[in-house]
Amino acid sequence: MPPTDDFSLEGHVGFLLRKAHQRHVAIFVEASAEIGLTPTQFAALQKLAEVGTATQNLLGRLVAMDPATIQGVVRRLTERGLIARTHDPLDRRTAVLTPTEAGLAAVRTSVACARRAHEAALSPLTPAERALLLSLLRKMG
Amino acid sequence: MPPTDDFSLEGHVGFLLRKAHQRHVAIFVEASAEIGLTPTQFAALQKLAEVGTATQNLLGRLVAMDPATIQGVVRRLTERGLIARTHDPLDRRTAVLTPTEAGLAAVRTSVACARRAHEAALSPLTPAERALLLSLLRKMG
DNA sequence: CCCCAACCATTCGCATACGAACGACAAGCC
DNA sequence: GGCTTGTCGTTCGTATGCGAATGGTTGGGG
Repeated sequence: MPPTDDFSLEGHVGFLLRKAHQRHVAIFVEASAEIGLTPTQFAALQKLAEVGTATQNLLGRLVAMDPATIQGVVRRLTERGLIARTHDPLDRRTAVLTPTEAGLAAVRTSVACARRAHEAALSPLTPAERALLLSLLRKMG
Repeated sequence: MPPTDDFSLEGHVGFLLRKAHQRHVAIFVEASAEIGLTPTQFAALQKLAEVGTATQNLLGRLVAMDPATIQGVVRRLTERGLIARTHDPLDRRTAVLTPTEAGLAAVRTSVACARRAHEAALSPLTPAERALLLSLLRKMG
C-alpha cells in the first residue's frame, strides 16, 4: 500500500492556515482601502500607538516580525509620515520609534476597519465557533 | 473614551492566523530540510502528483495560488527537474505539467515530512481540539 | 467567416517573510 | 582598560502573494 494515496492536502493544517490567512488579508485590504494600510502595517502601527515608544527590533518582536521584515514595514510607514524616527543618545545602535499625529489618526480610523475585517473573516462561523477558533489559534502558539 | 483603548491585536483573527501560519512554515521547512521543499512547493507538487496532469493555471486553482504566484512555483520546480512541461498541440495557450520520476519520489518522501510538520504544529492541542480547529478552518473558507 | 469575450501564461511593481552576513555599538567580565 | 559576547539595524538573496497590464490563443455568437 503506497503511503501517498491517503494523503489529502485539504486536511493539512498548513494548507488551511495558508488559505485562511490569504482570505483574511484580502478582506482586510478591501475593508481598509481608504487608509491603504496592509494588515502587517496596521499591526505595527497599532502596537506602536499602544506602547507609545519602542525600538525597531522590539516593536518587531511585539508583532511577530523578523528584524529584516520590520525594517521594511517601518520604512514604508516612516515614508508615509505615520512614524517618527529618533535616536537614543544613550544607545547609538537603536532607532527609537514614535507614532506621529497622522499615525495616531490612521490607527483610530483603521481600528474600525480591522474590526469589520475581523467580523467578515469570521462570518461563516457562529459566535461560539469564533471564540473557539480564536482560543485554539492562541493555544497553538 | 477613545475607541482605540479596548483594541487588542492579540485577539484579532488576522494576527493569530499570521502567527500560526508563520509557525507552521518554520516547522515544515525544518521537517523537510533533506528535500528542501517549501510548503507551497510541496502543495503544488503533491497536487500535481495526485491529478497526474494539469494546466498551470488549473493547478494554481487547485492549490489556491494566483496565476502570477503559481508561475514562479512551477518554474522553480521545473528548474529542479521535479516537473516536466509540455504543450497541448490542440491548445497552444496552455502549459501542460506532469511530475517527473524525481518529482514523484520527492512527493513520496515529503508526505512523511508533511505529516510530521502537521503533528508538530498541532502538538499544543489535544486530539479533539485538533479536529475541531481543522473543521473550523475549513468552514471559514 | 469574423469578431469579441474569455482564458492562458508572463511580466512588472509592490509588500511580506526569513536566513545569513555585516558593521556598529553596548555591557559585563577579567 | 581591553576583550568577548550579545544586541541593533541593514543589506542581500530567495520565496510567496497579488493587482494590473500585456500578448497570444480559443471558441462562440452573429
